[in-house]
Amino acid sequence: MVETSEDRADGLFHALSDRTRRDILRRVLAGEHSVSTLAASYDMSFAAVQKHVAVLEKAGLITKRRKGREQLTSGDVAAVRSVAEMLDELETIWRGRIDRIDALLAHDNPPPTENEN
Amino acid sequence: MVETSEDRADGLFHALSDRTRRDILRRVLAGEHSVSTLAASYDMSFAAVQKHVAVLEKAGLITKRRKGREQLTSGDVAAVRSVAEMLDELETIWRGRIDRIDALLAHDNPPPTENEN
DNA sequence: CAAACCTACAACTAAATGGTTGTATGTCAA
DNA sequence: TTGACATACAACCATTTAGTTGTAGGTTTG
Repeated sequence: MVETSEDRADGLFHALSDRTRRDILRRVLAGEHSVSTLAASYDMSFAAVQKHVAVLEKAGLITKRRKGREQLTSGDVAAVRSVAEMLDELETIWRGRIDRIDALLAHDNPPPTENEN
Repeated sequence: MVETSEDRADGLFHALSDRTRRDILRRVLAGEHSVSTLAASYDMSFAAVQKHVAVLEKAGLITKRRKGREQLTSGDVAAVRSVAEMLDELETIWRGRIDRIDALLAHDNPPPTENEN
């Protein structure tokens, strides 16, 4: 099972698409928290929070380390940055389009519509 | 129905969590495309692609303008940037944590573990 | 006008998601 | 050692999602 970059992107964006998970991520980026501590903050069962933590971990957005009976979770800022890079790529694509439009406008002859083939 | 900023984030990240939608977004950031043109690129029904376009539009990542019988779709880079800003916020939270740790390390007395209350 | 084309949307299905409760296992503390 | 705590996971349920086919309306073109 090779995990492609698209697979990784699926997991990352999906993990971020739930507000509870985004909130958990904020907390564990600010500092380590046990799963219980996190669970206490939300109006849902411990198991539900634990599943959210698992989704974040599988996506690579958080890591866990054992400390006695607790599992301390910590946000991984590198993963957050990798998502930001994907968005940068999108912006780069867009900039290419603008450059192409500018090039056309700079020219003398009547600019064709950008989609003509 | 007030749409909160969390609602918006849900929609944005969810829209980005599907690889077909990310691919559509790349294309329409590079230039306008009709829904049909887009649909021709994927191995799924027109209706499926049309639904993906609808999800992207609802999230605010793309806009449509009518041109005759076609609906030309275009990527909205501002929405992409707004997602990047959310990630920046996360990184800012993380940086605060690092600063706090540094402050502790700079001090003389034995630094307590960061989670002690 | 008629036929072809582009889009939208309804209705349906299978699979994934987000929640629940219950159970099992490991660790700490009295 | 016993009991309480922390975690993991299975089984289940309701809802959402991503796909399908089919239908219908607006636009262009012959």
